[in-house]
Amino acid sequence: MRRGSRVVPRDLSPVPSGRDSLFWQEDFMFQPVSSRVNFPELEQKTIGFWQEKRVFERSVEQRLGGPSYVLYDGPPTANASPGIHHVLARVFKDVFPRYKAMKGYYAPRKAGWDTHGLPVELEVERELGLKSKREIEEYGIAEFNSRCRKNVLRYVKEWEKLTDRIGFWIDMKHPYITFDNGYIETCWWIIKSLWDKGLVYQSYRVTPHCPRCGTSLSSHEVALGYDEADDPSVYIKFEIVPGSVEATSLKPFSKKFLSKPAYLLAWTTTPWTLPGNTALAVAPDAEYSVMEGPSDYIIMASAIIEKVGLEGYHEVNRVKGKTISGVQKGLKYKPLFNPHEFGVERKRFQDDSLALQQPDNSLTYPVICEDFVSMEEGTGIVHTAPSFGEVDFQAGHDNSLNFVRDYVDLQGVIQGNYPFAGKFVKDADPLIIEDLKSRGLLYRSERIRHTYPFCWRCGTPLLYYAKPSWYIKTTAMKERLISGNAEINWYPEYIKYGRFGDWLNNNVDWAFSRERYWGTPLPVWRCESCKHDECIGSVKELRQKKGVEGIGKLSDLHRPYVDDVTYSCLKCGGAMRRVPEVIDCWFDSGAMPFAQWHYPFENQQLFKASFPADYICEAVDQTRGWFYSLHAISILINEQPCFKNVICLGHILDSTGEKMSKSKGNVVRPEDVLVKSGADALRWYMYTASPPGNVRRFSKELVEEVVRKFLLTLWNTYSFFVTYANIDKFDPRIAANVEHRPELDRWILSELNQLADAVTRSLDEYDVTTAGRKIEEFVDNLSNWYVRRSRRRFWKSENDADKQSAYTTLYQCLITLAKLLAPLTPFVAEELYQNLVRPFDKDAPESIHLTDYPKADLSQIDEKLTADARLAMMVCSIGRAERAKAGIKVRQPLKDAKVTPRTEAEKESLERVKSQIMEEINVKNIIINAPTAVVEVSGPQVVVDTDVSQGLADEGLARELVHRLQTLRKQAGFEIADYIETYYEGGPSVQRVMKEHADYIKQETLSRNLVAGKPPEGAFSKSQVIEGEKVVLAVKKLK
RNA sequence: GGGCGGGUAGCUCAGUGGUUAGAGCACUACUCUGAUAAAGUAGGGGUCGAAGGUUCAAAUCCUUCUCCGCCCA
Repeated sequence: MRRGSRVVPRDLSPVPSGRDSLFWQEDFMFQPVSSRVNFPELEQKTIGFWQEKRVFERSVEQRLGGPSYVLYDGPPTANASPGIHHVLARVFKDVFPRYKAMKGYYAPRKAGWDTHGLPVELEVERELGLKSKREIEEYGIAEFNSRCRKNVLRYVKEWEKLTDRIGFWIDMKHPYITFDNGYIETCWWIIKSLWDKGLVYQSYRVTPHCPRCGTSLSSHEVALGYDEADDPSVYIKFEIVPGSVEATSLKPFSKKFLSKPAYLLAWTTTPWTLPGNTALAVAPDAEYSVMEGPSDYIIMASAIIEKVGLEGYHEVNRVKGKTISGVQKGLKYKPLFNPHEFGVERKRFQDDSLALQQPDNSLTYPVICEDFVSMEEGTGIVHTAPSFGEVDFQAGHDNSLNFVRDYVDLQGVIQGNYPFAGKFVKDADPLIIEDLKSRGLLYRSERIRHTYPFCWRCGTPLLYYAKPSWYIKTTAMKERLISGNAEINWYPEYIKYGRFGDWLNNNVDWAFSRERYWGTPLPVWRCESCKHDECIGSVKELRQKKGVEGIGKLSDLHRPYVDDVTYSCLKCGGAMRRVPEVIDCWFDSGAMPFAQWHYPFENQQLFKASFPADYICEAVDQTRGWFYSLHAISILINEQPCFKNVICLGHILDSTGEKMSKSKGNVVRPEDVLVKSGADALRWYMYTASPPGNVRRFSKELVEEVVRKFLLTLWNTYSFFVTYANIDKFDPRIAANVEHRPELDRWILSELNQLADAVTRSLDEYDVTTAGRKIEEFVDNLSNWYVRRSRRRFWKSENDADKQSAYTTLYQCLITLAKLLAPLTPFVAEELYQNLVRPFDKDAPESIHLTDYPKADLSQIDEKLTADARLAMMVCSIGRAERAKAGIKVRQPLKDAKVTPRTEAEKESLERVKSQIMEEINVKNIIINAPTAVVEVSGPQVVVDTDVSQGLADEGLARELVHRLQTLRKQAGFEIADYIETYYEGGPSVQRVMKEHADYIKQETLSRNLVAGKPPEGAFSKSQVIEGEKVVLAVKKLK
């Protein structure tokens, strides 16, 4: 041994009584721990333990009375197996409540299921082979919905299994389910509350509509059907009413426009929408040119005149868009088709509805100013038809425009008495172009190839079409929506004023009705005679209505049963019948803070105690989904945000950066990862691989790396500790005094407390990635410096204070580490705790998850120790490199190394860590030179004495022989503490060293004797070559 | 088409104006090791997505473009 102290042979026979009072003397052991471990198997056992002992429930219950910590579970839909992205969300939902629970918070977590909505209906349609709403109604809504109900929970068992398997603790036994009557009733209550505040109204909404299937499509369905289309591309002239220029910057032209007509030039690819045109939009800050031609003036955006051509025209003026626009003071133009001439109704936006207008033969339409006007294509003047475009509709709403829709019916056929009436819209296009041409209003007509949405079911081009829809007037609370957002912590932060903030700033009223079947029925009843509307806020209210019928047997609030409930109109006595719509399923999930408790009908206290949530977490695509619906409903009902902190997760891609999809076959099944690597590894990967908001590439190999790099390193440190603690009968109840511990121990304890501090801070800031990475670093230091440097302290035979200190220190590190890890890797943390803590302390909580989270002891943190250790590692690293350069292996002891520190502080530091360096780089002495300021930047200069004397060479050989013998012992399968007899045959140097260094070799290899000559029968023997010399070594176990 | 995010070694990621751009994995060679499936040393591997600009100095700040993802159209 090279530390000066000679070690007496270990005596590992039964512990003599009174041997050392510091060590446990009763018949006690830790459960032996193999360095080989099967994490998945271990985890399965732990799950059983938690269930049997109700650990989750107790971890919640035991904190009753503490400050509360609330998670809202964004409900998944259980109509398919959970994927790896669900695991991501679920482990992030898990980690912070676990942490807070250990910090003393009362943190009940209620799971939820999202059950309504179009995807569920589509799945059932597919199964039944139904192709349209008409076919669903023929099939029967009752049966259809009953299938939806069954379908949507088909995979619940699988979800529950996975949830247990990954250690996601949430109450799945009492989940909220959005199709429950109670849940629906709360939705009704919310809608009624909004109704009473005047925040619910019926208007129109532009939706993609399939004229063949006769149904609206969701954005998801629309996305399925984009394709190349060949369409008209026409430039149309709209004639300016000369009198309207007076109030604009074109006033100087008022006379000229009388002599020669002036036109606004606009562009469209859907000529059939032109009869629905009621405005032209310009960009406020763009410049528009007045171009004079031989027989007329044309106005369009200056920037794109060249693109359009306009041969024969020259510019006579240039004005800003905002100086010619505005409903009151802007330019006006004549309609291409005055609806009254063609027997079509004209309506107009008034407040939030559309009011029928009287015929007007001198109708004019305005030029308006809109931000959406692009200079990329067209003319910079945008044809606006509020009935056939979403932004057009919004513009119509904002500017109180006219609304002309009914010349196209839901089958896409032109009505009225237009020359092109009776045609399907797409077939009408050429006729409309011809008509305009004949009237001199067509500037140019071309064709264009572009992407256009088609029905994914039947391939028919979709029409954007304004249909009646119910709205929630979120814009009435827009300011509070925005200010409420300011109170929320977003992770990552950029979502707050980016995607989410922008969405709120551009808030439009929420069109929340759907003309579908499987959803929460809109609780509005309308009088068949006088059209009086009423909103119903509870089942009881409905029951108490005068003349109510059809409610007696109402055990299901869904369609079609609820549609049968009628009552008498308060106003006229007519029949009140429910309107046909159901509501957007985003409303359902957004209502969960209230509806999960059937508030306000029940659980008023529970609701109050759990509002608002401290934390929610979903993927980034929920920004305009659940995050918004939660926020909107909460602000509208309670005027305050319902979540304080939110993590927005990035999406998971496959290992090549492709989106995972079933059709590509690149989906990684969670089960496969869990079986191979286990839940802790998967969780660890999710937490530490990249920040949660990032897109991440995923492969099971990356999780396997986690096992190797992190979990096994941790496990082996644990296994090392248990192995030697058992040999020494270490009793953790006797704590060593920290101040008197060696520098190395104080160093790792300093690191440990720094770690506890850093981890706590990070988790408080919802940064589990940094927390995990810090733990990883610590485990690396613990294993590859602390334990490596302390091995001999555990191995030596005397049970002195130094050994005691080493055990106590490592023990302390392990149990603190386990607790720090508990919220992240709950399984392995539990395993460490059960073996290291429970057997010694009958009063210790039954599970690590019932303990308190470690608090850092800042007094144990000493930056100087950190610096010392860093320096020691650096010097060793340089020293090893120097040895390698000289071609002398580390096993060969050398006389000394000369180290030149860079500063006085480094010199002092070196004095303290000298012995560690000597051992590590195997030199007999460290000579510390005076500090030299310059030298290398990478570290102190280290020069090793490469002169190997005969004595040193012999020592090196002795060490080589020990190494070979140890390897033999291991290969022979002996226990660490087994005593052996050693046999050897070899040349003169081996003979000499075996004699001269006999004591050392015997101690290290637990050999009773070193015997020259042939090994006896039964000895484990191997022939070796050492430094070119043939040597036979053999070991034999002694009884 | 618009908004947001990302693009750094073969892979996964650090690095927000300052030495020669890093770590881990993977690869090659050597070494250490009776806790380790580990560890160490050395090596190969980078036009930091591209171009332009600001600056004494740019992966980092600005502009434009490009590719990927998400949301919206």
